[in-house]
Amino acid sequence: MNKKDKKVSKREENKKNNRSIIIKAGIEIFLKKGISQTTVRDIIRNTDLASGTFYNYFKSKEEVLIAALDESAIEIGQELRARRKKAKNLEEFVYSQIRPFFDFARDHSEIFMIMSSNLNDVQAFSVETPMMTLELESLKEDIIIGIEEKILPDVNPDYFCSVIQSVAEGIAFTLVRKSMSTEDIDSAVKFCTNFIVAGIRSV
Amino acid sequence: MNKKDKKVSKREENKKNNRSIIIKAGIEIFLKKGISQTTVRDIIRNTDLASGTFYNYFKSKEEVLIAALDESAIEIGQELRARRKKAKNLEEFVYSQIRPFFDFARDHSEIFMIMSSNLNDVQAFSVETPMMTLELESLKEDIIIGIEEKILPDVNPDYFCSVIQSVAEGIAFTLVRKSMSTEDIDSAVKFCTNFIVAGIRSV
Amino acid sequence: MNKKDKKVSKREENKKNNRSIIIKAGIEIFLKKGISQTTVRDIIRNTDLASGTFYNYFKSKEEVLIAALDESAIEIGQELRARRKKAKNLEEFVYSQIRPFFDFARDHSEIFMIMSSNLNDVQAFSVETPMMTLELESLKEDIIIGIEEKILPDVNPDYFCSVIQSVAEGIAFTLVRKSMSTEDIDSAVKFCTNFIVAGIRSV
Amino acid sequence: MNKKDKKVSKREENKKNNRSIIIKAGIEIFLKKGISQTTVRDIIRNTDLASGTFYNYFKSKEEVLIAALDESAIEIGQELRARRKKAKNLEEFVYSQIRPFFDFARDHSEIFMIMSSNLNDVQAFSVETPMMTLELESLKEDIIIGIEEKILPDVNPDYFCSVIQSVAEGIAFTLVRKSMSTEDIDSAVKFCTNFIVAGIRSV
DNA sequence: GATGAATGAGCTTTCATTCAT
DNA sequence: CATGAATGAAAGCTCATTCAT
Repeated sequence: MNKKDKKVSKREENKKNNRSIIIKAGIEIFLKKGISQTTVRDIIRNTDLASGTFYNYFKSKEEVLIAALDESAIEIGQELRARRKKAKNLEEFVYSQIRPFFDFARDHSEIFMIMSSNLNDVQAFSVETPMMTLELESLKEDIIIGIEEKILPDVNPDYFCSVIQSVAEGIAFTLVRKSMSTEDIDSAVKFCTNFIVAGIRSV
Repeated sequence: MNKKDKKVSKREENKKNNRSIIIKAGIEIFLKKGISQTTVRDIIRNTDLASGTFYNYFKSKEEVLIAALDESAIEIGQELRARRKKAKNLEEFVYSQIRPFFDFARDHSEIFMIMSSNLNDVQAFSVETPMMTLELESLKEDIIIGIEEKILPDVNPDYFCSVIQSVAEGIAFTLVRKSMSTEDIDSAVKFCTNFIVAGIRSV
Repeated sequence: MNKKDKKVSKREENKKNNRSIIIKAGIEIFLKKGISQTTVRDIIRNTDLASGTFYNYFKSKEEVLIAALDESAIEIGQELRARRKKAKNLEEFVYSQIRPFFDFARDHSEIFMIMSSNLNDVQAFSVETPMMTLELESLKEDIIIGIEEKILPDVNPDYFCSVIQSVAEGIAFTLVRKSMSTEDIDSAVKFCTNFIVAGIRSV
Repeated sequence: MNKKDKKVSKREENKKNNRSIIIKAGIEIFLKKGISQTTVRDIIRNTDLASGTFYNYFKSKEEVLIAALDESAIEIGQELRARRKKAKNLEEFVYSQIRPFFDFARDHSEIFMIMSSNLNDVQAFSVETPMMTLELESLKEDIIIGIEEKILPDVNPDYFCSVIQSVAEGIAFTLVRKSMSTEDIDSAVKFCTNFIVAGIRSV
């Protein structure tokens, strides 16, 4: 490898790095201060870059957030939707949502915490952030269909939908905050599924 | 009564009310824009008062929010705590929390929506906002005691606590957003209590 | 006059002054740098005021310019229009335009220089800056009417209009740049009128 | 010729042309936005080139403008000067200026419009832009000489000079804006010459 | 206690320019 | 020579807060 190659790769590396550096710095600040109180300057201050450099990569902090989501969270919504279509009964339906959601929360805990703690802001600008928390309408539709097809019990769909979402979110949040182990996740999935299934059945 | 008298009395009235006027204006803006994106200017703009007047009553928008909470929500936390102490079994325990919480959400729907939609911000600055949503630790302690005293089933207290909080919050939010009637509230309390009790029992 | 009165008047005075101070500073910079290259910061730098103070009075540099015009130039367009309507022949028509235009250029030489040197920019934002230089269409219409009514000779109205405007502007500009005396103005008016009348007659 | 060759030759072509490409792009933007509001970025954005490339050819947008003028307008000033030296009387003197000036305006209408619409900016930086509009001093000197030599009537040279310049500029501007035909140009030259000659004679 | 003009810190964003490749 | 990412100065503007009245 000669000198020129070295330099080229160094430059290229930098370019790719800077984008990641900004995203990483953004995630840190979003977590610390919340989305709406984070400024572009906060992000670049958390970096060695010059202020102008930010705008070589992003137009706004929102783009940073979207990029952070895109890098990790784009599929979870699709997965949740796909899985619940295949459910044959209440247990499967609930499990199909809880399992991947908790896995996501474990694997992308920072993103999960940001979204979970800033639902308001995320909803405000994000048309296409495909997270369970934001897909209540889609979930509700599938619940209505499930009820019609006798796969799910006949429970008020608004409540049905709300409890799945809030219980999953609440337990996941508790888990992540305590940075629990994989075993904890497994037991939490079990707890959560049992809880919701039994609760729904009883009403 | 001549013109001048009229003005004077009006002004005096204002003097008494300016605090309330600011709080009211603040609540409106907090609801509309979210806490962290509300500025002091926003609040005074939503008022006939001069900007300086704001600082005769409050040091910051946060103080306005605290005042808004204090005016209506100070007792709910105490009530929740008091009631659950008296519970003799799981049903009573859950009901003791759900009933007043839903009543509060109905009677102070604006405050409830603000807090519910801005949990992050509220937590950030408020050491002393006595709402259910923020009293997980206290609730958890009582759950642990309840378990020890065999009043409550032996369920992981973190999960126990989390589901009460998240289910109540989620259903209440759904209710308020749809501005449902008193009857709806009653049925929601019933749904919620049954759901949680059955869920907890099953695990 | 007691202490309080003194203070009040001082405050009021300041308030009025600051507006004028900004306008004055703006005119200076507009003259020096041209409109489009003047920044709001240039204007406040040319002042003892804080940057925020600017925005208590104006939204942009354009508003400063409009204010500068409004203070002195708002009537000149109307006057020119009114006077030419009364003209009974070519001499009167030309004189009716040249005389007030030159008076204006003398009495408001700074404004005149700014407008004259920044026609492009002025036209860009100003719907209602009623100066001769910007009222070609209105002037042309009156010329056409004048020709129809046999008051004016039958000359291409575009050219007719253009020569009045450009000769007046050119000579006025020359005058102002050399800051000539009142006598000079009188002789310039005479020169200008004779020149245009004779020129028009000959074609 | 394979793909690579093609690219190479294209690139070489570009190398030769990049200067012209930038100038052309600059003229477009100067026309559209005015000189002072044009940025280097605007110019390179109007190009396929990289921003750094700009600085291989020019130090600033002003240099682009000068180059644009140099490419087309360098001779007009010299021509005007040369021609008026040969004039034997007033008619010839005026005609010697009007004719080439109008031809120039027709043949280089973009340059003419830029200069005509941005006189202020052009004057600001350009010591050596050889256009009639900017050569008043030289013209005035020749007028003074002409008067001394009894070739021209004894009229105030400032006014003499000003009317030639402003009338020519005004009529040419009108012409170009309406993109008139060659015949129009001829008749405009005649109008202009007659007008000035008669006007001057009368005073 | 009410007023609102003044303040200057601090934000977003664009820009001219450099320089490693 | 061409490239375009990096830079930091500087623009427009808003804000919380003060303070003379």
